[in-house]
Amino acid sequence: MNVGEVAALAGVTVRTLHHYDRIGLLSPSGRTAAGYRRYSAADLDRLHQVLLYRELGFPLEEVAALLDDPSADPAAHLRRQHRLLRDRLERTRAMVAAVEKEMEARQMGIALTPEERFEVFGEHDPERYEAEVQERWGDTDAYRESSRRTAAYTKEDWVRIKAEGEDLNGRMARALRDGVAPDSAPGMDLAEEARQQICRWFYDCPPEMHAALGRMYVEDERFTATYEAVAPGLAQWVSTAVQANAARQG
Amino acid sequence: MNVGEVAALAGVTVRTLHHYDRIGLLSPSGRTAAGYRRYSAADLDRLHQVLLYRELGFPLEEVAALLDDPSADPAAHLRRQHRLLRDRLERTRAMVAAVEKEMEARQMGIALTPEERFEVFGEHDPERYEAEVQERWGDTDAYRESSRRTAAYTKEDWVRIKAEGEDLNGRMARALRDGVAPDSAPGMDLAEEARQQICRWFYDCPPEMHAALGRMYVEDERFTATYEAVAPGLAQWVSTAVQANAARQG
DNA sequence: TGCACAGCCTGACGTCGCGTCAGGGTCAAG
DNA sequence: CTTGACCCTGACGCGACGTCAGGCTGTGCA
Repeated sequence: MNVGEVAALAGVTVRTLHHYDRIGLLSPSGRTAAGYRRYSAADLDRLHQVLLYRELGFPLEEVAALLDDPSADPAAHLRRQHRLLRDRLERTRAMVAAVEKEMEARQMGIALTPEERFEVFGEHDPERYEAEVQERWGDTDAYRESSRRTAAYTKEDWVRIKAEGEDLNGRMARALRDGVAPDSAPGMDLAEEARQQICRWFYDCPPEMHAALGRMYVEDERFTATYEAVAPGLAQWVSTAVQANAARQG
Repeated sequence: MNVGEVAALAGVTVRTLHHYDRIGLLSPSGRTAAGYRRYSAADLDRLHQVLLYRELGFPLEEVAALLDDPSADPAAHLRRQHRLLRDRLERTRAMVAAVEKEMEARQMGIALTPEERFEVFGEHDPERYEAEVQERWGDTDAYRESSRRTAAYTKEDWVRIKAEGEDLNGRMARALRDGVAPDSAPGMDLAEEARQQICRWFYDCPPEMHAALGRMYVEDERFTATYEAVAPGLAQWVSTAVQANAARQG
């Protein structure tokens, strides 16, 4: 196929294809005697991948790196794209909810606090986050199971999940404040509750996997930040509780 | 608030706020004696709108035009944003589905045709669409009246409106399922009920305007999608019923 | 057989939305 | 009264193309 045809098919401009050729992201596999670019089926394949990653916000240079990585097979790309798209779905849902919330508030004459209104913009670390998590968890059974199950959840489900999680976090924060030791029985019970929430909503999470997660709560700054935002010291407390609970059960 | 605080709150950089100031998109309402930018609550409001529109892919210049349009009240912006976000949600869902389709095909060893694979990129004309709808309905008396009335509704009102609408939709879906012809008396009665709901809650909707709306139910894919989600074929059924009812009354 | 006209080529410059210094003033805490 | 965090205004850079300019190619049809 010629550039024009490919461009029409893929919904991009000829200039874009020229650009991708020049930067080495997608060079057509052949040229005619007159120098016309000729795209093969494999080239279209690659273009498809490029456009998906581009849509997801990856810079082109990174797209090239991803696609040229010989250790990543096509299926891995599809999985990654699937996950990223689902994240985006969720984020968009959150924004829809935020706008609805604001419409209601406005109708009732209430003003939202600035924090409420901007919270949806808070963080979205679009790709760095992803790449890491993917590398660590993308190929586990747990991850696949989680993807499968969460794909079917409705908005109400997510609201419930979030509420349950926040409830538990609140009770943990209270325990921490009240001086409950994380490796005491009540502390471990809370950890066990957390594990069962994961099992119920996401994937089968045996105690030793939960212990690994627990370590991550203090090693990974993003998880740490999440818990510290609820209450200072909570990340360490939860991490200890989760590991103690795993030890108790193991 | 100072730039840094605003930036942290909204999840943007200070440089971005400088930029928005320079291009006149968002100039803080005040400065300190030393020249520090000071942002008011109203400025935050505007920033919020800016970020939403930006997220939706509008060029900044257009965002400025939208927000500076004196004939567009805040509620109108929220409605527009809500609709755009829902469009995006649907588009993302379509992409997720496309990726899943490809994963399945791959697992079964089937290759998809290039057309199938690129169809999701076909068109998405993010803003042109909008401009059209706005031009068609944004300046009518009906639209203004509706804006005026709905602005005063409480949350309870909205709950009732939604319930009433869903009740009617349900009865229409049942009629369709039971083989009731849309242009029969019972079909037209349901259409008439729909018209009166509009009159009661939103704006005076005479039969011929309702007929125009009815045509839109099948011409405008967004309306179509709404009705088809209730029951397949319902969009066409309602459209016919509404127009038959208008003819009966005219 | 010639030619009009759509389609392709390669530079090269422009644009948008910021990122990233450079060079310098401001302000609260110790 | 100094230190360090925060603010200011240029000014240049960059990614991902858009948009000409100037010229070659390929084909339908008169």
